[in-house]
Amino acid sequence: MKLSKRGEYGLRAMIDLANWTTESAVVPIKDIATQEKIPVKFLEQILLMLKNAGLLQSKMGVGGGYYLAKPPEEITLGHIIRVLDGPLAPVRCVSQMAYEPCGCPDEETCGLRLVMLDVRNAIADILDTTTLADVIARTHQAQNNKTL
Amino acid sequence: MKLSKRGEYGLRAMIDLANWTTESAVVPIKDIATQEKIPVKFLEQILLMLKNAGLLQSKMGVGGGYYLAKPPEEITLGHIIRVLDGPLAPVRCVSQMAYEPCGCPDEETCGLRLVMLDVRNAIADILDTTTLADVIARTHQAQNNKTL
DNA sequence: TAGAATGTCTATATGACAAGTAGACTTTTA
DNA sequence: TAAAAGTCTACTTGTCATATAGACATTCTA
Repeated sequence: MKLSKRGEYGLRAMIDLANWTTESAVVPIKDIATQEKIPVKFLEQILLMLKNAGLLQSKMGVGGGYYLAKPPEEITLGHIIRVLDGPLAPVRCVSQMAYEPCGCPDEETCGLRLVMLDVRNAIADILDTTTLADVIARTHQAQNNKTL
Repeated sequence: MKLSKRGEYGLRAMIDLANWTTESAVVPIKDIATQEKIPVKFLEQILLMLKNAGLLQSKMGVGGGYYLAKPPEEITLGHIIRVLDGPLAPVRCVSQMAYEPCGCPDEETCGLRLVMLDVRNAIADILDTTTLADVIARTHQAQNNKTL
C-alpha cells in the first residue's frame, strides 16, 4: 500500500512547480532537485514522464526548464500518482483504469472485492479531488495555525 | 498502492477459515490451497506468519490443520494486511505503526503530508473496522441481492 | 557563430523484494 | 511405526525500484 519514491518525488516536484507558477516562471530541473533533495538524473526521468502525460510543459536551452501545463487548480494528485505509480486500487479487480479479473469464482458477490472497492473509492475520492492548489492552501493554513 | 499476492492469499485463506469456523473444524493447508488456488508451499509460509502474529492456531499431526485464534468478528482485515504486507500508510511519515521522518523541512505544516494522512485514515477506517465476519456477511448479502 | 545551459532519450547497474520451490525436521494419530 | 500433518530455513528466479551514465538536441547570449 505504499507510494514509490518516484511517486513521492513527482508529487513534491509538482507542488514546487505550482509554487513558482504564480510568477509564471520556467524552472530548471536542477533547481527543483536541489530544493527537494532529489537526485537530478532521477528527477529528469520523472519530469519527462509527467511531460509525456501532458501535465508539464518544458522549454529547452538556456533559460529553459519546466512549467505546469495547466493551472494548479486543475491538476489532481490522483492524476500525478497514476502517471508515475499506476492504478490507485489495492487490487486490479477493482481498478477503474486497469481492471483485470482476479480469478475468484464470482467477482460480483466476492465480499473481499466489495471491501477493496470501498478502499479504492475512499482513496480515489481524496486523491482525485485534491489539486496542487489545495495542497498549497493546506500548507499555508497549517503555517498560520502554527503561529497563532 | 497495491496489495501483494501474499496479502491477498492471506486474506482469502483467513476468510476461507472463517467459513469453516462455524463448524469449529481444523482445516489442513492443502484444503485451503486447493480451494483458493494458492501454491501450497507459499501458503505454508503465509499461515505461519499469521500464526506467529497470533491470528491463527494450529494442530500438528494426522487430522491437524489451522483454525482461527479468535472468532471472525474479532479479526480485522487491517490486522491481517499489516502482518503480511506492513503498514497501511502510503508514506511512512503518516504511519501509526511504522513512523519515519520523511525529510521535509516541517512535517507539521507539509500540505502533502496532511493529504496523505487523510488517505491513510480513510484506508484504516475501512480496514480496521471490517472483520472477517463482515466480509462473509457481505458475500451472503450480495448473493441474495443477485437472486432477487 | 561558438559554447554554455538546458531538456531528451536510451541504456545500464544494482539491490531489494515478491513469489515461489525444496527439503529436512517435528509432532501426532491410527 | 508409517503416514499425515505443521515447522523451519534456505534457495531460486524474475521483476522492479532507484538510481547513474552518457550521447544528443535545442536555445540563448556573448
